[in-house]
Amino acid sequence: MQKKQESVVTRFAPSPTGVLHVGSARTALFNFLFARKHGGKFILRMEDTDKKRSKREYDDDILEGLSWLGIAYDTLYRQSERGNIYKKHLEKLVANGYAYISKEESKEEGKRSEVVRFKNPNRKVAFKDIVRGDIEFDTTELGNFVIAKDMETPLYHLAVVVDDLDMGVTHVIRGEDGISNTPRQILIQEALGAPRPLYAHIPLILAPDRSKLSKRHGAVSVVEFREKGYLPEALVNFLALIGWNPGDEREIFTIDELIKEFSLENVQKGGGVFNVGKLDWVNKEHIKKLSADKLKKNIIKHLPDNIKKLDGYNERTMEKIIPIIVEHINRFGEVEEMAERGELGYFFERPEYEKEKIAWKEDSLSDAKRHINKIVGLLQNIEPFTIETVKDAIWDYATEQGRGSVLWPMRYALSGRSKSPDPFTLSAALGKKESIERLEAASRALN
RNA sequence: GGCCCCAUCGUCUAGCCUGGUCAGGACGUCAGGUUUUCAUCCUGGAAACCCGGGUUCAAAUCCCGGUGGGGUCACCA
Repeated sequence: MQKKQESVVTRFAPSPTGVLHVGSARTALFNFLFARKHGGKFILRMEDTDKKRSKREYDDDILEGLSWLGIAYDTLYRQSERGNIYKKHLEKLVANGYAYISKEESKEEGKRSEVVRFKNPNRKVAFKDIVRGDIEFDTTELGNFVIAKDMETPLYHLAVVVDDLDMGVTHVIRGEDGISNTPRQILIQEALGAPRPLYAHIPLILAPDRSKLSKRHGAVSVVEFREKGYLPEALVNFLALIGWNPGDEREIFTIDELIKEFSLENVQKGGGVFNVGKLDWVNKEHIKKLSADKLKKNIIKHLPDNIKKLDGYNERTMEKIIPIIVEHINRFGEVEEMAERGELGYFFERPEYEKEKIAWKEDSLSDAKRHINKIVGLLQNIEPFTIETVKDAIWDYATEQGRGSVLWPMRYALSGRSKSPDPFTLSAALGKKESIERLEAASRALN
């Protein structure tokens, strides 16, 4: 057992000015994983000090996205509700000469004519980043930066430092884009006499062209991935693998396994491209682990209404075609696409035939009819009626007559499609009665 | 542009710290095989150390420079 350490406190601090982006979700995930791994606390802090841009709907979207992903926080704060504490610290900074009220023209329209600026000591600030090592900035170029619009209205840097201090945050794990904010925040910390948290700046998630991932590259919000039929555990798994690896060759993890394996030491420095193809694969691996019941629920959720309204639609057949569907999809949204391509409807309604297509290659229609009639006879007494028993009943005859000559007409008669699952799987899904009726119908069509 | 960060197959990455394994895995891709078709599955292949110096018997690994990419420069967060 490792020795007991100081309790860890991490936080995810999004501003509710947009929907939950996958990049932000990954930052949240790393904070969550690290806190859980060390038995610490994970805080969610809505940075909504910008009253104009913050929206309740985005606040909701973020909460919903995190919840769906299984990233649970211990405490939720909203900066908009913490005005007093910022004011207290602001007054202290001004009283101690670390900040001053500056009379100047407002950049906004309106009356206000003062702003609170931090008195920059103009020196070098160095800090050790857990993933990047030593980093040094000269703060001179920052000038006397603004930390509050007025004594009642704190700005980002002040609010962050005050909150991290007040909430006892020990590790600041954030995107690489936050790295240049660090020196300013360290300056404020020192003026406040606050302890410096440990920093870990994680690499950014990039679009395929290596630019910043944004809407124009397709889906970027967590909720969109839910709608496309990705599994939350798969998205989490995939996101964890961008910029982090377990140190060995495993790639598929549950969130609990990630908690067990996670380490900031195995975090990458370079940015990583969001590769949808790999996400699809990860998702499929997680689909394979699902129980029959969950598989069914997810498929039905994405099954178009026009399929559900078919006269022949029933749950029993639905359950039988689950393995067929699973074999063809990477995410559940593809169930809709399968239906659109006509790959599902024929399970629930009699297919239409193109007579000429019933016969295999050079075979004549009468050959096809003969085989179909023979198959009907072979199916009559099968009990139980499963993929294996149907195959056993047909296989010898098919081998003797030429598999294509027998199996193609059988499959086509059952599905009415030149591409479909094999005839044994089809028969078992359709059931004996329906299978025989379809074969007989095809036989009649050949008259 | 200033400052900061980064750099291994097309992509995600192992290896780098503690120089010396045909630079390993996965996704994708290509070729075979299984198969009546699609899908699945199996086997195999192609595919990378950004460039240039230096240190060293030996450099993907250490050092310097270059190039390239990214981030950041608000009374946004």
